[in-house]
Amino acid sequence: MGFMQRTDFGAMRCSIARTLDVIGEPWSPLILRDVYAGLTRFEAIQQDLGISRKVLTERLKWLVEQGVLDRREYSQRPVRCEYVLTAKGTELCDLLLVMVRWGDRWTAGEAGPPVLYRHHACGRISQVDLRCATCGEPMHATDIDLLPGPGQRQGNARRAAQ
Amino acid sequence: MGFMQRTDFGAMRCSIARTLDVIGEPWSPLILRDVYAGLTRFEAIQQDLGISRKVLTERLKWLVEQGVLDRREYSQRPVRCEYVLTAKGTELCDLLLVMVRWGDRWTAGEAGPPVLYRHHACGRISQVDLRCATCGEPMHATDIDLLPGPGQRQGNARRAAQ
DNA sequence: ACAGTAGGTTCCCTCAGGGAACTGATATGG
DNA sequence: CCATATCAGTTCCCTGAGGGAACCTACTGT
Repeated sequence: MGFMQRTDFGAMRCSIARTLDVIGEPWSPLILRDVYAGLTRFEAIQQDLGISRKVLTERLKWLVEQGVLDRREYSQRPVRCEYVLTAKGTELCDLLLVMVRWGDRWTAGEAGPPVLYRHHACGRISQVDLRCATCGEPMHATDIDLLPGPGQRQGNARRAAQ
Repeated sequence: MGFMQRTDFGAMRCSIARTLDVIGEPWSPLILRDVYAGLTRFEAIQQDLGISRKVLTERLKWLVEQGVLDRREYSQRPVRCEYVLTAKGTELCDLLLVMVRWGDRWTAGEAGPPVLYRHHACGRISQVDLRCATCGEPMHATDIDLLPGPGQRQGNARRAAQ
């Protein structure tokens, strides 16, 4: 890939676009969720999501290529494999936690959140909160200024493939 | 929509899937980024992203329907409008910050991050950090247990449309 | 020998994205 | 007064990605 619906997000000079290039295609975040939740085998994921087998094959291959998942044979004779998170993939799960936070807040409605998260450190049901890695105070989109960084040349948001 | 490539993520009993239903389609996060960064008009976004005008029209309509963006006429005669973030949309930008964090770390390479973020509270260049909303300690995918919540019936990950 | 399971692959069909041209309302310049 | 420019879309055709079902290849268990 490196494509995602024809336009190559991976080539853009933007960390959001490049993250989307890895995980932004349809189904990919849900596959990551499943693997994180312990559904590590092809059949298990396919049945859980109801995803087309063809698309699941493509997504798994791409995620492995990108170093997000690791494909491990847990049995030769017969050959059987499972997919596990790499460090890169585990860190990507932070994204899922933030999606959960927003989804719980804005889309769960009356019924409440479908899944609860218990934090090991304190043992309480909780959610993630975004804080500044430097000062520890809350850090949201409205609390920051954007400045050009080193990995930037000509213009900002721009710069697609070729 | 409520569709995203045929399968209806919005109907799933999962906050990740429901968040994806709102913002998961190709281009949507980049449109959100542009609006957040101050590119609020159709022409500006279209030229910045190089997105098809047809698709941009569809995405903007959907994001407005979902209450993420607000469409405002900043001029009658001639009719001209701009798109601004609602509270719901502003909170979605948290997701972008986490994408930036991951993208900077894993995809920026030698060149370094294309954009830097200065936190108002401390004035330093920084990034977001995920912490437990209850105890304040770091909270990542490996630091939590998943439990069934109230908005859950029969099975977990499962439950697509119909 | 037969059924079952895991992990795919192949096929066809439909529908979404890309790209370019076109529209309609207004403003601006000569 | 006419030509050109701007903004915000809309319409068109073409390609290619997703859905769904059937098929395939190893093996295992009975």
